[in-house]
Amino acid sequence: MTDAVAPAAAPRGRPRSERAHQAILEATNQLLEERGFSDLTMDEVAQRAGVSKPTIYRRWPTKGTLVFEAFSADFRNRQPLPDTGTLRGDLLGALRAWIRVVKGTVTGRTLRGLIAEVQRDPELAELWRERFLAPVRAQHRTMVERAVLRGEVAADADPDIVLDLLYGPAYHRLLQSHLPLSDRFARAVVDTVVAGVRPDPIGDGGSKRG
Amino acid sequence: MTDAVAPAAAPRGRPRSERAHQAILEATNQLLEERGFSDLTMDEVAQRAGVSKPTIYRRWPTKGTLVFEAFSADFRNRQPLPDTGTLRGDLLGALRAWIRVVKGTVTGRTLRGLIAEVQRDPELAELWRERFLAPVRAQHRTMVERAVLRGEVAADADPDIVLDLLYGPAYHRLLQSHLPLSDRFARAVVDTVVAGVRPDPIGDGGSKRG
DNA sequence: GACTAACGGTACGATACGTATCGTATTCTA
DNA sequence: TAGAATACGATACGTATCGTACCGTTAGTC
Repeated sequence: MTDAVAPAAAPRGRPRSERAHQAILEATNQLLEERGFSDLTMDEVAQRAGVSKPTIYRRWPTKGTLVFEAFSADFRNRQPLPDTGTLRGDLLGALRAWIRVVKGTVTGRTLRGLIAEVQRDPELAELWRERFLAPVRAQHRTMVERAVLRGEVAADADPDIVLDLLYGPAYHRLLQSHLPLSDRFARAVVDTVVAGVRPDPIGDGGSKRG
Repeated sequence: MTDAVAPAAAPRGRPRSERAHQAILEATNQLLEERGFSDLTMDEVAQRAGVSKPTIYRRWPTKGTLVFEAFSADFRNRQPLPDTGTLRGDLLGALRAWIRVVKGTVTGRTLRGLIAEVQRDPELAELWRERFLAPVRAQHRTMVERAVLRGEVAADADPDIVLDLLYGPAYHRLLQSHLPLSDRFARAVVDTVVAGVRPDPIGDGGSKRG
């Protein structure tokens, strides 16, 4: 910890090639489109990027971490933080944006592949939670907190539960493919959640959210 | 298709060994406990079962299908169909049973591994939907349909949405591990869903479930 | 100009799925 | 009882792919 904030002490030797770095990420994204996570091979990435395999592994320890980086920045940028003035509008906007990206681009397939990989690689799982889930959820939590301030959500409600109720069903359909990610689905989920988290209009003494 | 219903015409040659069949399934379950899906190898299953590898592949075409069969019957038997008289009671009972199995036994790990494999193997995915998801969901749908008859759920509500709202968050936490599958979680999810699907006490003209 | 680390190329080790081959064992049929 | 058909164990193999070791070369720094 003594030199943690050192001003990037002058690196010795030949520097990492930024060009190679970008070429690898670009080749990865290309191959993710063409083949998907599980059929993408590191040899092919190297060949496509005009780079040797060790050059990849100098930067990313596993295939999972490489694909994660190629995927995550782009995906996160496509997840907006709606501010429509109502909880329903915000949740619907967020869920629709998610569905649009997941269904309309190759991102959905990559997302499925990464979640699958996360089940087998504990280190990737940690990266996934800290560098993907946590920031995305922190952003989305804002929607709920704003709704609490507006009085649309009971003050004792747990924002994490609300987010799980919104995205849980969506990821469920993405991963299980039992039913489509239709707009009807999005509206029904949002409407039910919004109705479910509304504060009791009258104190009916019901034991809610215990 | 002409002999589809033939009365199991007397098979020629040496019959499949039922003993080997059971030994394979048992060895698979043992190794699933010891190592989990991704660290289980077919060579080890064969060795543990006292069986040669081709004997396994004569019965199951892939590792995924073998593990699926070893897992699914047992899991499904552990998923009850509560009938407590209220939607809240039924949903809470079902979700608690799911959490208990998934957290308390090795089943949760296997479930995660199988869902991961389903993302990579389309044939296993079909098996998964038809032989696992469909029957389990059909059973669970009963809970919602009974609640509709009791008037606890709006008649125009979609039972599949209700099930996704219940199990979606649960699978979400299982696969993403961002938050625990606590009993507090179960109660909050169920309470919110039950409140969300309740028929409007007064016709407030709100556009619900569109 | 010496030093250091990254570079491309390539070979390699490790692992594990799924298949091919072969001689043997078990069942049914003629 | 002979023969056909098929499963069996044993074993070797083919294939794929991850990730690493090595090597001579190159691009920067001191």
